Amino acid sequence: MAKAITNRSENYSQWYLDIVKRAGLADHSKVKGCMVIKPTGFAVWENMRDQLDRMFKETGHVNAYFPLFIPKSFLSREAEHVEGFAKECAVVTHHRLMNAPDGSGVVVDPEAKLEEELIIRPTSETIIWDTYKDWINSYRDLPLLINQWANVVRWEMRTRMFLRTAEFLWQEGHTAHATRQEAVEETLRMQQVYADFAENYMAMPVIKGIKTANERFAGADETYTIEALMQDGKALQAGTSHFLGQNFAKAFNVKFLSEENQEEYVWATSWGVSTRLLGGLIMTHSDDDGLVLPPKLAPTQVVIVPIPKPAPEIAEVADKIMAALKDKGITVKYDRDEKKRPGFKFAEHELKGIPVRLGIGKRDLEKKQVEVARRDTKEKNFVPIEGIAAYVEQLLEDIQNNLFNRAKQFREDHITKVDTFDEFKAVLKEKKEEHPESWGGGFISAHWDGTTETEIKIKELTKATIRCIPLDNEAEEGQCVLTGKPSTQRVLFAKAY
RNA sequence: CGGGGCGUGGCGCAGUCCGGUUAGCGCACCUGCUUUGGGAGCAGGGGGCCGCAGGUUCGAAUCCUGCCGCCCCGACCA
Repeated sequence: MAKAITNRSENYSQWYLDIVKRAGLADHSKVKGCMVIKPTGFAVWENMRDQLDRMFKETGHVNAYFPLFIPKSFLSREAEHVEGFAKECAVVTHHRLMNAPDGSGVVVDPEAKLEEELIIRPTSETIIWDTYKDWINSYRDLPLLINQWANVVRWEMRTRMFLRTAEFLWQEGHTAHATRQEAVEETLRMQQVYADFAENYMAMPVIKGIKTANERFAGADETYTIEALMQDGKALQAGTSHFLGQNFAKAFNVKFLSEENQEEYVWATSWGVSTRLLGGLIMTHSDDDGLVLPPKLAPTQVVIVPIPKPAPEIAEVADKIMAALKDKGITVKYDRDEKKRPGFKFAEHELKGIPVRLGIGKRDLEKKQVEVARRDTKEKNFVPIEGIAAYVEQLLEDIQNNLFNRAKQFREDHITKVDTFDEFKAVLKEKKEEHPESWGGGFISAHWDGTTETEIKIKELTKATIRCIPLDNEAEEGQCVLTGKPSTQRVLFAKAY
C-alpha cells in the first residue's frame, strides 16, 4: 500500500493535513471553514479538557454556562473590544424560515427580522460582565471564579484544521476580584496552569511571556501568553491569560462595596485555551509515519497485536496482560481484526499515534516474552511477560519524558540571539533540509525599542512578530535591531501561526 | 477580497485539449482459495443523475453560458 502521509520535507502543511485526516482526528465539513472533529480527535480533546477542568477546580474555579447569542449592543460597550472583534462576527438577523413562494425551498421570512440583532459569541466577556453586574454587590461576593466550556465563532478568512477554524471549542475563564493585585495574581496563576498543562501533559515546552500592546487581547490591560515552537520553526500561541483591569467593570458598571463601605469597580481577568492546542500537539511531536501522542493524553496507550492473527492461546495471554495493565490505570486495546495482517496493523497503529505496541506471536509464547515497540523512537525490544505491566508503565513515563525533552531540545536549538537587523533577516531566510520550503526560522531573541511603530515595521519587512517578552527575561542594555534606539531587554520574535 | 487548484462509485485519481459503443484505474468493500513476525497474492463480485442549472448537437463527463461548493497561497486573526 502507498505511503499514507506526505513527508514533512516535501510539504509541511500537507503533512499536517494528512495526519489530521489519516489519523482520523477530523474532517473538513461541508460548511466553509468548519471541521468535524471525529471520535479519535475528540477523545484526545476530552482527555485535555478533563485534565484542564481538574486543574481549574483545584485552583478554586467552578463551571457555568452563558448564552451563545450576544445582543449587538453589548459588544459595543467596550471600545477596544469591539475594535478587535467586529471584523469577524457572525450575526443573527432573523428568527424564522418560510417556504419560498416559487417552491424552490426555504427562504428567510422577511417578516421575522429581529429587533436587535444577535452576535454569535466570538468570546463571552460582554455577556458575562453584563451578568456579573447583577451577581456582584459586596466584597463578600468576590472573588468570583467562573469558567465555561463552550464553542465560539470567529469568521476567519483563512482557516486551518484545529489551528484556526470558524467555529472552535474552548474554555474561557472569567474572574472578578476586589483588588488589582488579586486579579494580576489570578492572571499569572492561570498562565502557570496552562504552562504546567502544556509541559506535563502535552509534553509541549512553552515560553511564558507578556504580549506587547500590539498583540494584546482587545480590551485587556495586559495579556500573558504561553508560546510554543512547532517543528517547522513557526511559533504557536498556545494559551492566553488576560488582566482586564477595570475596563469591563466600567463598561458594564460592575461595582462592589468594599469593607470600608466604599463603592469600587471590580478587577477582572479572562483566560482561555482551545482546540487549537490539538494542532500544537500534532505539530510538536508527530513524524513522517504519522501522529505521535504523549501517553498522558493518548486515548489508547497500548495496543496488543496478535501475530500473525488472533488465536485462542494468544488471546489468553493478552487477556492477562490487559488485566495487569488496566490495574495500573493504563488504557489498552487488543487488535482482534482477523482480516488485516500484522504489518498493516503496525503501520496503522503508528499512524494513529498509539504510544506502545505489544506484539505477541507463537515464538513469543514459547519464550514467555512479548515484543514491545515504542512509537516515539520506533525502538523494539523483547520483554518477559512476567512483570510486563510494570515495564510498560515505566516505558509510558519514559516516552512522555522523551517527547518533552526532545521538543525542548529542539526549541532551545532554535532560539537565535541577534544584534543586527541583517542577522535578523538572515535567520529568517535560513533554509533547512527538513523544511526546504517552509522553515520559519524559530525564535529570534533581539532588542526592541519598545514602540508599536517599530514592531509593525519589522512585521512588514520580515513577517515576524513579537511573540512575547519572556517573564524570566534578564535586564540587558542593548540597541533596537531596527532603529538602534536604546533597549533594556531582549524580546522573542518569530513567524507565527 | 486577490492569486492558484479541484469537483467523476466510500477515498484517491485518469478521461475533458480533439464530443461518438456499455465511463475507466488504484485503494477500500463482499465471496472463495492460498497466505500470515513490517502495509499479502490470485480469481470472482457489488457499487456512478461525471457539483448544479441552462444551452449547442443526431449524440455532452468532454464544447458554451451562468451558478454553487471546497482546498491551497496571500491580506486579517487565537
